[in-house]
Amino acid sequence: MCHSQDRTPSEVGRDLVQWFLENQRDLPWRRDYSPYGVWVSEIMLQQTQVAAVVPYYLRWMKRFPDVPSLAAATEDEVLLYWEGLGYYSRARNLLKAARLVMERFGGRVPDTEADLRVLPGVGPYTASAILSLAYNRDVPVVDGNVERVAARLLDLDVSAKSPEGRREVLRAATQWLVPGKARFYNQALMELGAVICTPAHPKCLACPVAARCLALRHGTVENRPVRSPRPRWEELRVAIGVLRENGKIYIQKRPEGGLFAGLWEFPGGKALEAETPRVALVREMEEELGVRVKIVDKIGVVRHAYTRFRVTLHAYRCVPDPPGQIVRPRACAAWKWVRPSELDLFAFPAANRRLIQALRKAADAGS
DNA sequence: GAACCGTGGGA
DNA sequence: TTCCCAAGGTT
Repeated sequence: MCHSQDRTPSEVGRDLVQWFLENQRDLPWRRDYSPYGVWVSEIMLQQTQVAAVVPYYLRWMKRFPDVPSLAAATEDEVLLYWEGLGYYSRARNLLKAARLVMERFGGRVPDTEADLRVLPGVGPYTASAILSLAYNRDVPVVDGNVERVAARLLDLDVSAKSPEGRREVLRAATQWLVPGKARFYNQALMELGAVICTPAHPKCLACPVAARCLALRHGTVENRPVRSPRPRWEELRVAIGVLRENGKIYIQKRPEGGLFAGLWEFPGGKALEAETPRVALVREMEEELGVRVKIVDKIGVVRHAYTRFRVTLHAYRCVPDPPGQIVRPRACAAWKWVRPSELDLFAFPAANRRLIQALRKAADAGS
């Protein structure tokens, strides 16, 4: 049942290509399919929806229009342009890869699987996407959309992530591929998944290949692809401090590797069980900075959801007490005292950025 | 193989 | 509010 008996594979591909050419969304990276533009868009689109990417892509291409301009940039500026998109290692890897392309490939984005895979941040999907979308090579791509579309067309009764499921999806995507049209075929499969064959409430009435969809025929569309149970989130309380002295605010840079690597943040940390956020903040400032602080007032509470955590961020204004203490930060890549207006020059995690907005709003209202 | 790495939008 | 998860890669 999970092995398709469909012996008219190219018809699926041709129908998809025709549907795509008539119905595709007008997206900036579909303008000229330049290898660099395709590359940047594919990195931005990893685990990220089209609507979120478009404004970032336009701003990025204006500032870093080609490989040399990106390679010459600093990591801090690159992260600033990525701020808010998430998964920040993508930006750091893109910069490293651009420099590698300059050194090893003379500034030209590679056009072979092996060379592409040398670039940090380019895995199996992205390499195939660049080969097919930019160079129109006859290679299939398998992303979340393709997995879902294929799982439904085939009525796949095992997880698309399982070894068997992967094989079936890749086999189908390869079989349906229209030779010479990989650029449009691959995008058609993904576009269909994004617009028609959506995870919930798929629009089967508008689907160009509904007639060949085994899941639709069997009434199993809502159960395809088969999902594996997802792990639970962890609830976290975090205290965060905007430490101010002589009109400047203390910020620190996150170390290489791990969460928010290379981004700047306000100091603070997790509140222990049965510890109030205020007590936690005073403790963390002592531990992290070696500074005794006095809390002036509470700025507010920010709720934020990460993939594995739900965080309630308690933010406080505070000052060194007594004044004039020497700051000795531990476990951060760098630190700085900056004027409030300079906060826009550094990349912060989204929750920190929201805190900065709240700070500005309060300052405007106060004066 | 499994854990880790963000965010915002929609239902 | 709460839950889902989207054009994946790295370790």
